[in-house]
Amino acid sequence: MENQNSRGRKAIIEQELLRGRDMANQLLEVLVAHNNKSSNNNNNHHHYLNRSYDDDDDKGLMVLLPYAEDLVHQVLRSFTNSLLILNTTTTTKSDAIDHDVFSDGRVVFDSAKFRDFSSTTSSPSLHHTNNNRLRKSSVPTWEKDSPILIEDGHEWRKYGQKMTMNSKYLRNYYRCSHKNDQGCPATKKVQQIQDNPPLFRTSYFGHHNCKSITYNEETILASESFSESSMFLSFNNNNNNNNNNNNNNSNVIITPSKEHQFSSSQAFGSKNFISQNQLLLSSSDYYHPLCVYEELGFDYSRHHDPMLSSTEKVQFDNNALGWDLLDYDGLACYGQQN
DNA sequence: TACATTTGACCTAT
DNA sequence: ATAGGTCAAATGTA
Repeated sequence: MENQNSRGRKAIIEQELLRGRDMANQLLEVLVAHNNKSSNNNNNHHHYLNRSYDDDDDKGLMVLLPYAEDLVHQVLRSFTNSLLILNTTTTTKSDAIDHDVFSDGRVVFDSAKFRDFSSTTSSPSLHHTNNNRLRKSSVPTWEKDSPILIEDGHEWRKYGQKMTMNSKYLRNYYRCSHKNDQGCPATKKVQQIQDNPPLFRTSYFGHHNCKSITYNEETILASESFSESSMFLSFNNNNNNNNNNNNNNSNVIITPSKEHQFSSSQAFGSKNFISQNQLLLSSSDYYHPLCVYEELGFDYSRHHDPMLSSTEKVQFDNNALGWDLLDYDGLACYGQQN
């Protein structure tokens, strides 16, 4: 039991730190993306509140600052939680071992899930009904809010959507694509929770026990020690993606899955993207490729009619922002105006 | 044709 | 009783 607690604690801390690293890399990406954008567009100065601004700088910052601030908070929370767990004395009971970190910062310890947490063969958040149907518990393994849908490196298959009582947005249900071939129990649900600025909440249930994550032609074997927050890279053979017409020097290309394409169209209308400049490779495995939106005048701040089917087109107004963060279902895309 | 998504029905926790 | 999670047949897409 001692050993199990130790492993569980290590796993929790690891997950927390990985999450923190994930957030730090997202923050870095946001800052680098903005920096690149600023350096590429320094001709559109205007005046606002008696100050001279660059259009893209100004509007881009207005969008990104709250996101960047949130990321900083999440990094800090990651450290705080890790320290909290480290400083939690292991008792004979397994209380305070497992925990959930919610988007509002609450840390909820849940001893009931501890055993499963270190297990690779079952999910702590799934159980069978008498009808042998799988049904997840109402408490997510973890969840996060983001103004864009963050790619989590796993392949997902959508299996349902619902309108819920307290939201005007559709809730989408996904299960791991490896549910059938590897029995992976992980699921997630994604729902937009606010508009202006848009905010999406992704709740993860259970843990992946699948081994492969595919980007492009490559299959990367995932270490079991990585949690949902882990990302894995695919290094292609320098063949640019068929959508990629940029002269970037990237060596990392990501092809969105059907789910990604769908989610993009669902959240923002059926549009085509081209990827650009894919990557920030640090010592970490984390990334979010940058994309350039093919069409002009896309307004990120608009949202689709929640009642529209995902395949229906959504009309967007001419954009209010100089450049836009778009969703490529988790691949952070930056809409660019020519 | 194979595989992914859509969507209404079904099931169950509350 | 009902809100929400899942199933599975129908449909879409490459």
